[in-house]
Amino acid sequence: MNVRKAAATVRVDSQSSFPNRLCCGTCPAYELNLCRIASDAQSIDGRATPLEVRQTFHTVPARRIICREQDLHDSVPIICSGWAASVVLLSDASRQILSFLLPGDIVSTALLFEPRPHCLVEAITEVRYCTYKRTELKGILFNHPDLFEKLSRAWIEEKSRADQLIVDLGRRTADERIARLILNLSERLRIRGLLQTELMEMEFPLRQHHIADATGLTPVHVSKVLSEFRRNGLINISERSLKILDLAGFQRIANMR
Amino acid sequence: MNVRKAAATVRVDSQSSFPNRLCCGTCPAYELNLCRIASDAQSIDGRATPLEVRQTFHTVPARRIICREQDLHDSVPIICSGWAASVVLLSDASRQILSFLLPGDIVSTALLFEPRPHCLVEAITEVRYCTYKRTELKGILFNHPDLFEKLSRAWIEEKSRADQLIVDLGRRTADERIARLILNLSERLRIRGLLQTELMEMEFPLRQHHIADATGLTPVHVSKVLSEFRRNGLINISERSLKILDLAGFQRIANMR
DNA sequence: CGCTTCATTGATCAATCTCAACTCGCGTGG
DNA sequence: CCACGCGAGTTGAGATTGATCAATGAAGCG
Repeated sequence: MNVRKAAATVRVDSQSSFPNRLCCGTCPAYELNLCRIASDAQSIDGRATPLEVRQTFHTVPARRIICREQDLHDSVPIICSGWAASVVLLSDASRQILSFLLPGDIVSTALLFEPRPHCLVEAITEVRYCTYKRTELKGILFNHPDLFEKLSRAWIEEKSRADQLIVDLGRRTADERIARLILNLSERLRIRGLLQTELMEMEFPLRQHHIADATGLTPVHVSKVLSEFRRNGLINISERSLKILDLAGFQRIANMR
Repeated sequence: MNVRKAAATVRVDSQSSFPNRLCCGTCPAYELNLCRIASDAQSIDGRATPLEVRQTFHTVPARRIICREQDLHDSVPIICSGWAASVVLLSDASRQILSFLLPGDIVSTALLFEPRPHCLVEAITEVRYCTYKRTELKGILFNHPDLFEKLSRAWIEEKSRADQLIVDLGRRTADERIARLILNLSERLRIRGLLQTELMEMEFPLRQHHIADATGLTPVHVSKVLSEFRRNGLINISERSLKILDLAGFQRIANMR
């Protein structure tokens, strides 16, 4: 694992590994990007001294595990670039993906309060991420209620995505689940500036088995549904890239019920 | 709706509507019961003046809605007695229950930060609950880091139950889902002192359609699975009461995989 | 070149749903 | 007191969705 340590004042934006496009929306990246934490903090207490926050940057190749469920972590990772997944393994080797992590996402807000992640986090593409010492990050959040407010929004979004997935898995068909997954991802990417909105086209590194693990289906069935979507001119996947050809039609499938 | 207002100092235990048995475990009731908040708070700052916290008590009959998803709420409800459910309605009138709420549960930790619940909360039995002004409750939590720590544990538990449900709905059979639901409920009741541990017997007000809505199945299929459980001598349900007859066997079904 | 991973497709199977009929207990109103 | 309707649960038959199994091909890679 490639690790660079940097005990940087968070003011130094050039040390931040977030691409600029991440600093422009309402995504968790923006909310908790430590560059922001520094400047916000200053606007609160009016002092000029920048906060010292240790950041550590990591790069892992695709398929590598970022954190294990049984390990203890004294740091909180935030994805800088690439895609990852939180996944639960069952004893018969079947898997359930709880969520996909995109650039800017906190791996899990729970890690701010508890050293043990309750699921595995695995890189899908090559992933760069940045970790902060839990104690330091917590300290900052605690001293700055409005930052804390932002964290709580990230928390609420995390929970509400989980609730949404419960509904999808409990009450929707394979077609609906897959269409909704794709639309949710495209929306999250759009907010991050990672969707070509005119073309409705995005980088799409997921394998069909990832989609299967996320939607509670088998890879075989995912293949059949995607073929059907393609045949009906709804989407097009090629070269690790996905384009939504008929947005209205696709939404109709996703929102059914 | 029956409403009693009480601007009480939280020291006055007799005004608390929590039955004593709730104040003895590791359940959220204990963690956030405002009697505890008062005494803990004092042990922190060493002052003798009790905190003023407004509590409002409510009683609603079975089937009544406690809060609607579209409404705004400036208060945070905690269940005092009875069972409730958070449920999501779909446009074809099918329903998904996200979680059952038992005595002592905060209806949703998200309500501490956001006035809009993102799901419906519905009483299953007659429910007594108690609401606190969000701003007051937040203020207290913020000034007392160790109380805040307790809240964060309630958060983490809420999220981890949601994640567990995702895995159940995504990767487990009807038998497993139902068995796990019952075992989870029995464990939560045990912690609250609401399970007769020798007999493995508990009050069980759920209708089969509640079980269906929580497990993503149809009431018809739930009936068949429960009949099968009964036929195999695993459990017994009668008179709104459930007894686990063969705990080991039942756990074997639930933990499969 | 040969291995592995990924995706596709068809045939068959199994879990669960849908529909329908029926029972039981309960409350209500005549 | 009885008839009635209603909600809850049971049971069976048949339909449907998605899983399983198996064969095949294409792409990537040492």
